[in-house]
Amino acid sequence: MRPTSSAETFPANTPAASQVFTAVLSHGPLARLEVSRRVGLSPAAVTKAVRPLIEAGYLVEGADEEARPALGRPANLVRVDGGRALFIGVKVTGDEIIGVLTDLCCRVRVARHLPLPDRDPRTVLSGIAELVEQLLAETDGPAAPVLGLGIAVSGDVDRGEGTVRYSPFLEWRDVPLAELAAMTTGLPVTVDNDVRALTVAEQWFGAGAGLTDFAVVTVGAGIGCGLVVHGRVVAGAHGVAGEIGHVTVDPAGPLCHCGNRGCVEAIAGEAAIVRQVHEATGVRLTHPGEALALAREGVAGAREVYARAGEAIGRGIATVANLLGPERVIISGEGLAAYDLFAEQIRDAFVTAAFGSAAQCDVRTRPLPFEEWARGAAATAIQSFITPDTSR
Amino acid sequence: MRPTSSAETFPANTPAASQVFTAVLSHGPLARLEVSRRVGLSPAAVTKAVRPLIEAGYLVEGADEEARPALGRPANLVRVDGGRALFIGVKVTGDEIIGVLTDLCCRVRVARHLPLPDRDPRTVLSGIAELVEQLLAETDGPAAPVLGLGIAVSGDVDRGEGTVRYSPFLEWRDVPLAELAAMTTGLPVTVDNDVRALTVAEQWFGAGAGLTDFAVVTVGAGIGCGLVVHGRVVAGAHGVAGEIGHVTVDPAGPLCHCGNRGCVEAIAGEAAIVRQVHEATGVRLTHPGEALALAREGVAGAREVYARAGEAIGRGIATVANLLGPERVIISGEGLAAYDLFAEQIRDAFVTAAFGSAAQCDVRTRPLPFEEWARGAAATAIQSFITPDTSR
DNA sequence: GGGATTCTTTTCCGACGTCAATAAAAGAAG
DNA sequence: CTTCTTTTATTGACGTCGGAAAAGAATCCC
Repeated sequence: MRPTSSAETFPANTPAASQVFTAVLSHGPLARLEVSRRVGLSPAAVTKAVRPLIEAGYLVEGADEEARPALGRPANLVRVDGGRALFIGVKVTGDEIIGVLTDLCCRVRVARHLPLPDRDPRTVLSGIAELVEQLLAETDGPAAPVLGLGIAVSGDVDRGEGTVRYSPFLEWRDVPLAELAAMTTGLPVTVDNDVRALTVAEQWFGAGAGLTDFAVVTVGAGIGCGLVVHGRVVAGAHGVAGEIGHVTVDPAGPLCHCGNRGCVEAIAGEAAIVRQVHEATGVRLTHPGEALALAREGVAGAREVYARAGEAIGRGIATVANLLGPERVIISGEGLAAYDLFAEQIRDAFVTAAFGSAAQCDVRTRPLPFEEWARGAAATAIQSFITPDTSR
Repeated sequence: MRPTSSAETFPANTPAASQVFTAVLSHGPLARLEVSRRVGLSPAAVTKAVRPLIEAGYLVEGADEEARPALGRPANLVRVDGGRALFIGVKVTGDEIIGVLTDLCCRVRVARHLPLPDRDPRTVLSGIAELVEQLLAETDGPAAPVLGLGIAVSGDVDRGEGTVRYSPFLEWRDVPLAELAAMTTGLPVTVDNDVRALTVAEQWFGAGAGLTDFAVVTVGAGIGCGLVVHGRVVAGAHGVAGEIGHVTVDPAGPLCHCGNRGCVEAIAGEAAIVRQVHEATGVRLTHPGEALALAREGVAGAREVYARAGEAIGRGIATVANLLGPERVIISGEGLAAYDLFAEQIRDAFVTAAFGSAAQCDVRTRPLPFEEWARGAAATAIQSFITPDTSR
């Protein structure tokens, strides 16, 4: 399967180079002096760090439009040449694999689906290989090589080892996915938890850029949460972290599949909403979209279900804010399709349950295209390429 | 007030020196090679970092008892000379100031109380000055100078600035406490939130030594929580963090002073327990200890109050574990006096509400002598002395 | 064409940490 | 008793990285 030869690596593996590059990556075209201010290096150090990056083609000088300052020598802006390198991100779900081809700036170029007949690791692996093959065919040529493959899987994933320790959804245990995928594709592979991958994408390329403490809350089939504290994504000592979906918001609430009562997910998860709408309206629902349709039509029982879901999510976010005091919480996920139905309740519940100035936390939403999860996987690959270690 | 002259500083302000010293401080006598393994430096670097520290007297060679390995050259253990320097820690509560004199290893030598007639910053400041004066009098002489003063205050404290931004308990706003105390005492002053200070003490000298991710939960008048993530104490973007006391565990629960319902603190805080025991038994209680006494006597209503309190605390801890996945949770605080009355409930509620392997988190208790809060303050002073910046 | 101002680069230098070699301190083996 | 093995500690050469200061560059304003 395609020799893929070289294994091109990032020049200058010094922390300073990574910092400088990351700053330029996250904050668009920047003057060297501005970079120096941001990362706390001397201007001279920035000049020296930038040079090899320009020589290698990762950075280029000159921006499209330079907003001239009134005084002094105009800045010589530096930006990342997105087209210099490509990455592939893959998200494995229960019934399909989604893959994207992105550039170095994590902009999606091509997105592809592949249905998944079963969840056997071999099946998934060959599916990934096929998807990667398809995406590689979309490449421009050797000028923009594909430098990494990121794979996002739900569950307990050890990114350092590149193994899936336990994924209830896929029914996997201790699958050395990175190693296997590297063998079949010949690419450097990064494997991470799906929510953390999405969080990395937000941290580097999204609404978390420049923040050291924020949270990403995903609303969909499950309710997940990625946390960035002290500038680093929280992984958890035992493979569990960010389980906002299983924060209890009502000990008398509905039973959750985790065995507990009144988890956020048992109230606001997709399955829970469908079940509750059915109970409230008596309508038989065969598809999640139908619950949403009922609420949109104004059926009171359905609307109330969404309202309660919003309240649960708002409380969950308040819990995160009370414990960690993030600067921002970014709500995302497929569930945002129903955002208008519970936006108010999320906000109200958050403000009520947030303690003191935790309520100042900036809670915002971010629409999530279907390929966003795969893009998160690509972001982890880009991160691995630039900074070999997991740390900042 | 006592010139205090010199302002002795830590030699070698390089990160490596701090890391080496901290490792020796937290993990008793260590061989240089062992230090090198722990902090990831080369043996040569450790040798070079240790030398100036020995010359300055902070480290000494040779331990009391060296467990000889069977083979090879025996290690030349290095440990901190606790007596080389002293620190003062002060905790300001509503009605008194507690001060301790500790050595460099944060071992308490002397502890003193001082009643506080009112909460005016001037009164508190002169109280601190008096307490510091008393503790300075216990000093051995110039061989063991007092090198720092740590002050712990509840509320929103900016450690970097050394200001109390807002303390509801003291009714303070924007008091530049570090600056003021430095002027009156002539010592380098560190000001921090009380729970965070306690957490620093655990991180460096207690059950959190060597861990990068853990939590300290304090049970007492309030329910607080200090979090260490990625090896650093979480401060929160808006001055709020670790507010486990205001995590909602029962939306139908009793009203909390924060305006919300069913907070952990509204169920398990001291005032809440007293109120609930009164409601359950009808006995008029004039002192918190009486509630405990009733429960100890086996009065069913009182016991149930404690049981519910334990359940609330256990749920709160589970929430922390679900979100952050700490390696360990350390329960401490005056409320532990009643630990036998709710230990089981804490454990049960934790195990039930913890999601998946989050239940593997090591939850343990740690008795907390009354001067422990002040010791935490001293720990922050020691930390500031060794590492000028707040980071690791 | 001078300042004035701001951004960038150059040059020098010191600090720090690794590498590789060496020394040191034991017990084990013969 | 000598030599080998094993482990720990130290030394000094070397390279790298980042900072300080000064010079250079590019623009606007006067």
